[in-house]
Amino acid sequence: MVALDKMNKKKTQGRKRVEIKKLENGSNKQVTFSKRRSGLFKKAGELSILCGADVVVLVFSPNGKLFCFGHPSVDSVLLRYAQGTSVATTVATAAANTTTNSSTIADSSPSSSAVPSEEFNRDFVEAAKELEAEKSRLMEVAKKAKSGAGEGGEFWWDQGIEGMGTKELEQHIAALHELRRRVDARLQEMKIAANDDTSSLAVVAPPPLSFRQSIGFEIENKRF
Amino acid sequence: MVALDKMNKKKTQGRKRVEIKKLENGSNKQVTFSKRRSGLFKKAGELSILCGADVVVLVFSPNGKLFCFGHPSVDSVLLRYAQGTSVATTVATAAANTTTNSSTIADSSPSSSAVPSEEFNRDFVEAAKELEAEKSRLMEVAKKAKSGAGEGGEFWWDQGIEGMGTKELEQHIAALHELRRRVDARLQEMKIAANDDTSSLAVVAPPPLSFRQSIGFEIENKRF
DNA sequence: CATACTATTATTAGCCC
DNA sequence: CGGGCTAATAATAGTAT
Repeated sequence: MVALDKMNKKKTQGRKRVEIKKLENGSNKQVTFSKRRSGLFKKAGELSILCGADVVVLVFSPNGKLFCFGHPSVDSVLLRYAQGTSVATTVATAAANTTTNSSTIADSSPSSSAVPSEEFNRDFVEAAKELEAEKSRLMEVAKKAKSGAGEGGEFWWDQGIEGMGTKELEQHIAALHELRRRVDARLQEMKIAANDDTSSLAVVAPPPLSFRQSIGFEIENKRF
Repeated sequence: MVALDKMNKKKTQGRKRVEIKKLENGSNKQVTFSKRRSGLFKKAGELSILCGADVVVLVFSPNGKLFCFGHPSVDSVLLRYAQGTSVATTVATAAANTTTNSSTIADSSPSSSAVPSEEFNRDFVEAAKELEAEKSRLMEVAKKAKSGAGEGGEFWWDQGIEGMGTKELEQHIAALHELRRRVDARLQEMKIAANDDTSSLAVVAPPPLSFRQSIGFEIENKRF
């Protein structure tokens, strides 16, 4: 007991309970973000491996830096989400300064889709046909631009990959991803505007999508 | 010590260490999935609240059911991702039966975009204009279908929300999301086909996007 | 598929490199 | 930022409802 009495101080106080509320201290916040983000990714990876689940986690740091995790890959899961392959969906959104809550907003019947009326179906078919037509149009435009060859006249993404080194390949792939992302954004803008101006009233009144914000991006200092 | 001796059995053995490898047992896998998924969502929520980070987590259960978490919302973060608002990106993908690994694939220069050549810019402008035109076309189609009013003649999503109850509102919102998701899928198909048929060679040869797969979806037993 | 109950293991807050 | 360290808190495997 003597030795203990003399050297009674622990090296550290150890972990302390922390309330789940916005951290103000910049330094501490950064450290916490780093540790918890890596913890979150680890958990996501374990879940995907243990249960064979497809998982994607996207995190934007307070500084705007993006961190991604995906199994089998970020894009594949995002695509699956976009396709609405789900049987039913459960959504949870964190309420700031509040304990995380979850709420189920869909039923559980197989291939259920919360489509209210039948007429939606017919209308959608029309829209689909129009889009089909536009597909051809797009192809033509692309072909024309390609053949026209005004000055350089070839799409960079059409170039072969034979001569590329590993590093170049990586950049090429990254570029393809970037392109896809931007085209997606553009298409999304189209869709929003169309879906929007068509209906003169507030379809998205309650807490719908926060999609009203202007969508745009820039390439080489030019804005779209 | 007597009482303890007689009733020496603990209620449960408590937690046991578990290897991170694919679970085979269906029943146990299901329970583990449920518990860990909720744990993952809780962690995600804590991270977003503590650090003010934007987070989205999408999980497809082995049975194909989708679970989502998002702060401030799933769509807003996904949109931010689509816009490529990031300054730099870190990606991690889980390798089955392996410890989670992370690898950085992008540089750190602000607003960096791996766009290889200049010509891309001009070509993209053309495409953008065409898409702009299609936007108007879409609006017309929608308007025509709406005014035609063949039988019911109004888009369900145009209906007011005044008379709706809470539950109806929820379904309405879910339906809007569903619609958006399907239109997105359709637009994506357009984009892929165009980007695809234009180039006769394997642009996406190495490990590009797993986007080649046929994209389609069904509504009320009809396939698109 | 979600919860309740414990004995254990895993994560991590606070500090220092 | 990312890595240790340590003590204390949080998550969860196994089981049952």
